[in-house]
Amino acid sequence: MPELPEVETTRRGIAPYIDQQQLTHAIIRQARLRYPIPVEQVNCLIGQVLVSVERRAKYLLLKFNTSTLIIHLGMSGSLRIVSQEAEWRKHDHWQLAFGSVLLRYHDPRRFGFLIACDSVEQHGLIIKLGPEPLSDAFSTQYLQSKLAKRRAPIKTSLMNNELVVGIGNIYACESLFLAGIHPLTPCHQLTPTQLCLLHGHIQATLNRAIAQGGSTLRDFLNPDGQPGYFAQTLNVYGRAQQPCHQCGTPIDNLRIGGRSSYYCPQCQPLNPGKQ
DNA sequence: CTTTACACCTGACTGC
DNA sequence: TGCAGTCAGGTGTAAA
Repeated sequence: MPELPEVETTRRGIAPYIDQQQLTHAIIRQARLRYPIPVEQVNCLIGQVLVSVERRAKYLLLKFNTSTLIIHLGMSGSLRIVSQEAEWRKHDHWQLAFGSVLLRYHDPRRFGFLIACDSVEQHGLIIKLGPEPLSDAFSTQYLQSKLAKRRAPIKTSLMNNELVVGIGNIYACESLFLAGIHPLTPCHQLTPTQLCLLHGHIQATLNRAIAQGGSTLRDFLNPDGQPGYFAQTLNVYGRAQQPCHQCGTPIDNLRIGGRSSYYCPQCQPLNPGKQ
């Protein structure tokens, strides 16, 4: 489920409730997520004040003085702020209490995780990550230099975290549609004009999605229990056989790198003009 | 080095 | 109504 906009929506939703608050209690009901929850290390943080709620790529970082909790939502994870009376639901796996404010994690598929580490920047999951797509480091020039020698399909590269982080299947498909680029186009064949367009549409798409509270497919709710509204804006994702909003051609569906990839065969031609 | 296949896990949906 | 098969927003690891 969650790509960068959903994680950022989550961060903004929970931060006002827990930032600068003291962690008072932790409950781990199911420690067996993608990685086992280090229960001891989590309990060690009880009594400490949460210093900041940050996001890096699709990871949420809860920073305390001595260590940081890294949270990943996997495919189906979500965080909510709940009250003391809230019943535990099926697939609610853990909860952090900040006084009477409870941060509760729900994840049917259990692909997410909660781990602790002393220096986040050095952590194996974080250290190899590429730039944030909404930062200055992610420029058209950066894209150009990184893609010039690659032969992999552009869509695969957009979803490669070492190149740029936070872009998952939905936003890769949507950005490529807006830029008029076929998802199978080999990276090195992209023209400077196409790269510039793509760069702009990646940022615009992510910004728009964040502004609308992320996408809601299936059961994504932001921490206040509200759905995201970006799904209503999707041009191609999940729209196989349906008419393209721009030209009416039925949207097609390909498998690229094991992921289904939606695109408009008319608006996103392969090898336009050949070269 | 790149590319693929698989692994983790549950639930929703399709077709017989 | 049931059952088997397929698919799903992620990503680290192993194999080819």
